[in-house]
Parts: sequence; structure tokens; C-alpha cells
Amino acid sequence: MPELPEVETVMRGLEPVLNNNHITKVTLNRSDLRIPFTPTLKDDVENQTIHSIKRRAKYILIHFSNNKILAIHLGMSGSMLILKPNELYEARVHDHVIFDMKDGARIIYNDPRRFGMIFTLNNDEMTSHKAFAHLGPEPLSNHFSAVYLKDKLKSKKSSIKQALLDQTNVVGVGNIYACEALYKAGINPLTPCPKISLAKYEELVRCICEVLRGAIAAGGSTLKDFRHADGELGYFQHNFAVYDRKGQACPNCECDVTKTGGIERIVQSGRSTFYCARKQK
DNA sequence: CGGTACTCCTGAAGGC
DNA sequence: TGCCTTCAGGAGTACC
Repeated sequence: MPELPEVETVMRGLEPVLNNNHITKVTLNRSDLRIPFTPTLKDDVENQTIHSIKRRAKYILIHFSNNKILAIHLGMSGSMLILKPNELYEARVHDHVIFDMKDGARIIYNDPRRFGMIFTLNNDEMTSHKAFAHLGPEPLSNHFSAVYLKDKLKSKKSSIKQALLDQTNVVGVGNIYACEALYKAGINPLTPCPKISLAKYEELVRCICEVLRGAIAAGGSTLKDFRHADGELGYFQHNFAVYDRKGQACPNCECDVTKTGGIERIVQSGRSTFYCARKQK
């Protein structure tokens, strides 16, 4: 599942392909993904100079000199395949969008579950557009801190795990890294937000950043159906501490798993949470 | 207005 | 073996 580190990795993989290049042709193999493609999408981006490529939350943003922005969200199963010039393209199921580049390279957006989104917007809409207006701070920016988070969540009735998944509180953290960060910080995912001390929030913020930075450094971790932006299969980080490890021992665990049952799996607002009840009180 | 439940979708995995 | 059911999840929407 692409979360912030995976999106960052895809963005960095796209950068060298997009720089000093431009899109000559956009091929839409259907009319929508999760939402319809912007009707003017082709006109907005074809043969326009690419200004820069950025990331906001889990969106990849390609800025063009005509003040248009192409926003790409990978959803759950979206991936980008890059074909070098003259590299043979063999169409696959779920290849929904193809970007042909001036130099002959191709970028292919594939998304089996179609939870992704591709749309364009104007530069000046970045703060008002409904996809971005409500978003909280970037976790790796100066706007994200323990003081901010404690204040933001002081009157929330939800658990800390649910709050971390809420993109109005902090962006980019998905189910996997929320579990991992809470484990690392030693916080029970069921803890109501107001019960967490500032000191614990300090620890949590530190752990969120560590977990995200570690995954970015690893080239973006992923699960089954994620592909690396460089055209190769994505790096599969299977060394999560708790995620998808129900019943197993957590790292450096000294307790008897046959007695404790190991890592527990619970469901919070329809999402799986994995945690160690001994280490996360 | 805050919080919860539901929805979209397909492929993998599990059950019988 | 093979068909059927269940589950995974980001984010928008409906609803109380």
C-alpha cells in the first residue's frame, strides 16, 4: 500500500524521466479511476513544459509551465512502470493511463483496484481544491510537532491509531506506518488521544519520523502489488516489526509466544491494527 | 459539527 | 481440484 515513503520513492523515480522532457501524448484507456479523469486532462498536460515534480501527502504533483498541475494518487494498488526509449511495451491488464514522452520514454499507470486518482488542477487551486484543502501538515516538516499534535487531538474521542490515519491531523501516514510508529513509541493503539502525555507525543512524533525516514531510505517499503518507479519490481520490505505479523514475536521479544500469543491483531474502524500488548501499554 | 459506517475495486487467500 | 466467500485498504460520502 503506497504510503508517504512509497509515494516519495515513486516521485523520485519519475523525476529523472520527467526532467528536461515533456509529455507528447496521454492515452486514457478508460474514463475514470476512483473518480473521473479531468475532461481537459490531455489538453492540460500534452506538450507542456514540465516545471517541477513534488509530493503533497500521498499525491504526486507534476507542475507544468502553463500553471497546471497533474495530480496522481496511487490509491492502494497503483504503480508506475517506466519504459526507456525503444523499450518494448507489452500491454498488461489494468494499464489505465500511458504517458508518452518526447524522448520516447513511456510512463504507464497500472492500478488493479482503481482506488487511485489522476486529475489536473490550476496552480492557484492547491489550497482550495477539495483534495488538498483539508490536509494536515507533512510529518517530515517543521509544522509537525508534539505540541501541535497534542493540541490538535486534545478533544478527540477517537483512539490514537484512528487519529494517525486521519489526514486532517497529519498526512502520509497509512495503516502500516501507523502500526509501526505506535509500536516503536510503545503506545497502545487503543489509547484515547487525550490520555497521551506531551512526553509520549514527543516520542510518537519522533517515531513517526524515524519510521517514515527509514522506509524512504529503504526505497519505499511495500506489499504484494507495488512496483518501483524505476521500472523494476518494488523493494519489498518484509521486516515490519508488527504489521501483518499476528501471533509472531516482536523484535527482541523475550516473552514466551506460546503463552502470550505474540503480536495481536485487532480491528479499529474497519482497519487491521497489529501491536504488542506487552510493549504497548 | 464530530464521529461512524459504508462504499468503491480486484486479486489473493482461505474454506469446504 | 475448484468454486465460493472473505478480506485488504485510502479517502470520499452519507448519515446520525
